[in-house]
Amino acid sequence: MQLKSLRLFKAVAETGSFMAAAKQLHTVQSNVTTHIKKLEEELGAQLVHRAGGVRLTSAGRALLGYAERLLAVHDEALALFKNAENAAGQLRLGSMETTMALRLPPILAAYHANFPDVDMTLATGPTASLIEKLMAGQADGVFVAGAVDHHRYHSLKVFSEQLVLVSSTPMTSVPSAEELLTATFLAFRQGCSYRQRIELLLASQGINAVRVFEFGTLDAMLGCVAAGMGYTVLPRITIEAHRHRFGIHTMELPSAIANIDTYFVTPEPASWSPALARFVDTLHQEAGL
Amino acid sequence: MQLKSLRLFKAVAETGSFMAAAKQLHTVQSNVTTHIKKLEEELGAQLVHRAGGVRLTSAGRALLGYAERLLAVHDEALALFKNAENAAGQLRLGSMETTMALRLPPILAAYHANFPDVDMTLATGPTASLIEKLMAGQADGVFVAGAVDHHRYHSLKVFSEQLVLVSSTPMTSVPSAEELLTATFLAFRQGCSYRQRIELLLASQGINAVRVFEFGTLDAMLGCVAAGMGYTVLPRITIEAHRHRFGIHTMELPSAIANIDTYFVTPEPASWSPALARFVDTLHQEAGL
DNA sequence: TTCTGCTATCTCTAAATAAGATAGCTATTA
DNA sequence: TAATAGCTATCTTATTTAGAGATAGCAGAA
Repeated sequence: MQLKSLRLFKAVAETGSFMAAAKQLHTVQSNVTTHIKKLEEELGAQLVHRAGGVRLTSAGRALLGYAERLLAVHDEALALFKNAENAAGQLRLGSMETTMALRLPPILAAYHANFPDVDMTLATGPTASLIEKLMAGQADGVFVAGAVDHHRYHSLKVFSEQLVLVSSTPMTSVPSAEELLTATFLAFRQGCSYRQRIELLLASQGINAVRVFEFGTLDAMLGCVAAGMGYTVLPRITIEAHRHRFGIHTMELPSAIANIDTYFVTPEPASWSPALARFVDTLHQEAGL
Repeated sequence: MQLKSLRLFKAVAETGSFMAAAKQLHTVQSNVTTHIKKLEEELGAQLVHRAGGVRLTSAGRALLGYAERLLAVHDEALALFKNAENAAGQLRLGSMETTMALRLPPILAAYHANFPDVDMTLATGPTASLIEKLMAGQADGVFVAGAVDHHRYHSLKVFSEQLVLVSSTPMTSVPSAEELLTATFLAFRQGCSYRQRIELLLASQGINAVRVFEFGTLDAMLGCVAAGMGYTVLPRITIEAHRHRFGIHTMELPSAIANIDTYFVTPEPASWSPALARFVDTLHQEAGL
């Protein structure tokens, strides 16, 4: 059974004529006859009475319902892929905690407002595990620190963060090696790229081992920093947003260590679902790319 | 877009391999490649990642939902026509009042019990208007008096009725012409074949004009006969069923006038919907044909 | 690197499809 | 009853498409 045949059949049912159906679908009458005949053979039942204007038989009326359902679903699927304003289905995103907290809310809100038919899920985690998720096909796109250099993946730079050193007391310069050696550092759990920058900062001072406390959430971490538990390293914009809630102070870091870019990484654009393609559109608009 | 392609695509999604999908659907791998490729071209998106075992892209996952819906509806339609135990959809019947009252209830009940997915509608009316309904395509099958002799219609003899003369007083023979001439006859509205038999009876006695009251329902008519309003002519079995409720008496009529057959008339069997075909099956069983 | 298992591509053959021409059927009208 | 107008069925031909096999190419594993 072919969708083409069902389309012709529906046209016959609606117009009551093989010729009109042929005209409507830009073909010739003999083809309509052939398609209908084939359907009839396949189903083992006569679908139309051919006397004095075509009328559906009871078998034809039984088929018509199914034909209409099939064609409606078919058209819906085509429209989804063809119309650049459509999006539906599922969209599974992943993001670093900090990006999620600070950058994504307006973007997700705008996307949801435009495409309410998309079921979105968002997982947060460190860069390494997000990339893993992406490669395992468990996420459609992830916000991570740094690009993925692989010809099957596509990295779009979306945000540039400047990392700063955060402490509970004011600083006039980056603390000395002696100071850092005895200090405690607070960081996200293993795999977070910001944590790697902490280690880079310490290495630049000749320090290889240091006490690091791991946290799962931004609030917990900042709260502990404010309480004087130790230092941390976070994007300036994140700190600006939370400074009023915590008694914390910042110090700029050398740009080699401070500058870190957030990328939206996906498989090749050719494989994007309409929902994902529209999300990238939204990213361009909302992030001003 | 072809259903065949979607079926292959679904198999690819499930097996994770073009070769396995080909085997599952009894074809060769190169055909799978071709079909998937065609789908991808048609939708303008890559549907599967081809590296290290096939995995769906986000576009592929978006399509899969539609593919499954389409194939499910398709299979449902095929099953309806192929499995002789299935029936669904609509069934529009027509019947004479007397047949409906007396013969159909057990048949309709049995049919509904076996095929609850069929939406049945039953219109009652005189033979002539039922035949009209059937020919206009407004009914799928009708119970009428007498066969329809037309090569596009199919008449199945289902019941044989013996008509009797009904009166409020006992009779020892068919009333004389003088008696009938002054009598009133009660009959269904114009077009009912039983009424034609009344006229035939009177004509056999040389009477051409007679007073006839028209009724729409059996109960009203029998009630009036019992009240001594006049005569009527009805199937013996109908009378037997109602005799206990009314004070009425019957007299046999000459067989040329008395015997009348009820037929189930439909379009050609080849055009029967599954619902109609199953109804005819039920008729055979329940009416003991 | 080499091997293994899979997919893409190419080619040939068979089958299906589209379109046109024509015959045949149905209901209408004179 | 016969002629007519408007359809649909059938037949034919050219073109397209699908199926199957052989082979090349690619990616991941050892």
